[in-house]
Amino acid sequence: MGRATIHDVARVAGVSLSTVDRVLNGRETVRPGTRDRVEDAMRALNYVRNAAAANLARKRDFRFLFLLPGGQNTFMRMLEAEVGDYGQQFAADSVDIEVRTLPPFDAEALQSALKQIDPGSVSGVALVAVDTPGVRDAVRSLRAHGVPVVTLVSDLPSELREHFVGINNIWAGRTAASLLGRFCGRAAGHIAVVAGSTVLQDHAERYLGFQQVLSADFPHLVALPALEALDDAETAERLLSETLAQHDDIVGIYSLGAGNRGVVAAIDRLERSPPTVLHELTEYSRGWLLSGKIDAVIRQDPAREARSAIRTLVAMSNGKSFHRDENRVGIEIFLRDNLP
Amino acid sequence: MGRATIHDVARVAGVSLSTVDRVLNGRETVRPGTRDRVEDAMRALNYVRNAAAANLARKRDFRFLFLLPGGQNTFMRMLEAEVGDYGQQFAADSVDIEVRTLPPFDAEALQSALKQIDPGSVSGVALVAVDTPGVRDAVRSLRAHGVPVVTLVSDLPSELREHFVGINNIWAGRTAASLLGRFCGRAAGHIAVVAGSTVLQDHAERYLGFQQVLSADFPHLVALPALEALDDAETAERLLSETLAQHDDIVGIYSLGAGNRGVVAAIDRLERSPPTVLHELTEYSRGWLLSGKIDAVIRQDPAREARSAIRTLVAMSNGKSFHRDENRVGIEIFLRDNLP
DNA sequence: CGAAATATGATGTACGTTCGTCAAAACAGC
DNA sequence: GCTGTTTTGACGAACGTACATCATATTTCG
Repeated sequence: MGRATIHDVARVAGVSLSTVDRVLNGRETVRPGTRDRVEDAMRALNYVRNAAAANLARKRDFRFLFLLPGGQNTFMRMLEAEVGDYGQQFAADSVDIEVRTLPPFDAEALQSALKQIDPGSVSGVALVAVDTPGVRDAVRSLRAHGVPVVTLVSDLPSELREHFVGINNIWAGRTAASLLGRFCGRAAGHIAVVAGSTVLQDHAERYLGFQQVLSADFPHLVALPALEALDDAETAERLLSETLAQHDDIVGIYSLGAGNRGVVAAIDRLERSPPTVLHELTEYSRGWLLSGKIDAVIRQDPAREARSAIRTLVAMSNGKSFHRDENRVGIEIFLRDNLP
Repeated sequence: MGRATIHDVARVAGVSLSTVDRVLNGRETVRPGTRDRVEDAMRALNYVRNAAAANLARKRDFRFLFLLPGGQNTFMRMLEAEVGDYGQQFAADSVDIEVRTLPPFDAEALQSALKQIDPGSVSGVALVAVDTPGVRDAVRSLRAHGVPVVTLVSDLPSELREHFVGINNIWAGRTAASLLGRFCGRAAGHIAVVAGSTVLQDHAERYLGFQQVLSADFPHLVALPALEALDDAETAERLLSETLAQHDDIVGIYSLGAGNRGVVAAIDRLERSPPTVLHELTEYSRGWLLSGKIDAVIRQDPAREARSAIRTLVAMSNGKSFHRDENRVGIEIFLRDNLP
């Protein structure tokens, strides 16, 4: 009582194996009448192609290249680890994944890495995009050579890439504001915002979403201009400390980038720390949640993103559709009590 | 440049294909020296067994049985749908899933359904457990016959089942309290709690966790005794309305069970509605979040639970290890802004 | 009607693994 | 060194699909 095979389909449709194969893979012209008979048989038998056998016979070999920012950014390191991990698992499906790390925030490096890619030897590329004309151009050229490109975490204009794997950062910013706004209560004042760099689309979008909600729903709270800490802890600490010193009415802190060790260091020097929301769940932020130094963490799950990116690339290389829902990455909220 | 195959391993190890096979599948006795040579070769070549080919050759056919409570419970219906959905996807891997719904909370029905299972024709069972001696016994007997058993949503003592797929409800309750406590601000008063039935283990646990956090971190907030609404909307509306009329200092509402349409109906009649937290994301709760009638939803993702249960069963049937992390189900928090 | 064009069938090999059978080799004990 | 046991090798058939080649059947059109 196993599943139906193409043999069964052929038998039921009253045609040969070859014809079923032709219909199934759109190989040569098949007369409409014959095609219908085959398709009817497939429906009647509830035929599903055995993907395992198909890939085995195809002897497909995929090589995907992941371009990730290097440096200390914990999230990116987790993402790198997850991609490697998942690569192992997908190895069974003859998928080979190479991860290359590049200097962070370095558009030139990204651009030249993209240009060095030989379109013939790579079946797909995933990158954390830095949106500059040079990078756009390199991506365009890759795609022109038939290499699918997926953006990870930080996006490019949608016409440039096949797919984006990551969260909607405007909504992430909105979520942060909804949380922080409620956590702050009725007290009026300023919110200090620490960002990485405005060159990154995702950081700009988070700030935008944050302000949207703040001005609409919590007009007594005003976000200060984002501090550009370049994902560096020391810079973040310095800038935030300065700001905290300058303003005596800061009632909340939102850090939308990395370098959070600096943010917490600055908070630690305060007598009473205001409600604080950060991004990304690391061993540090987990500890800060548990110790009550911060109140909430917003994250995108690196494991999901890795999986989603690889699956998307595989699906695209197979010319198949893929479940959007399953591959969607959500905006997760963590408090002390729902840590994974 | 493809991946190494058993042929490569055999060549490098200087043994025959058969011997590699014997080592790989622990078939017959292989002398330790030979086994080592083979294992060294596998390591050297970074050999990974082609699971697709293996399953193809094995002609494995898995049949998993899911026993879920029937009835109106939206969450269970979503879970049922997801299991079916995922079953389709796994069909490619020759996994066949049958879902059987039983009268909800009916230990007798569950027990007899379990006893009717023919261990020979089923490779694994997942069930939403009702913990009674009869059910325990039926589960024990199934496992004794070599059928892996996974509990779903509601657990059994851990020595009885192979694995539990679901959330920790104490922590779910704690999460609710952490959110609601912060949302309520400094105002002192009571929190109204609506439950399904205190006889249900998971509801009791949520209430427990809720109170833990409330008394520890928000002592100015006091949870009223849980209203037993029996997951019925009308009952919930009546009980909650009564309570709201009796107490003029209710500053927050926590509904930890089903029947939330009634809860919201009661809130709707108030002039100013207090912060409200519910469980499970449905089309309704989603609407209430967007319209601002409620403030947060806590959920366990039915899609993840379905996937996780199936994956766990597949992995166990293959005698393979599985990624605990990947299969873990988290306690998710949704606000208006991070809805999926 | 017959030739050319088109559609279909028949057949075989391959993918990487499993599993069975049988023969050959290596080893043990005496 | 012979026998008996254990270990290994050689081979082949399957699993369900892909793909190529060649032969034959069917249609189309002048």
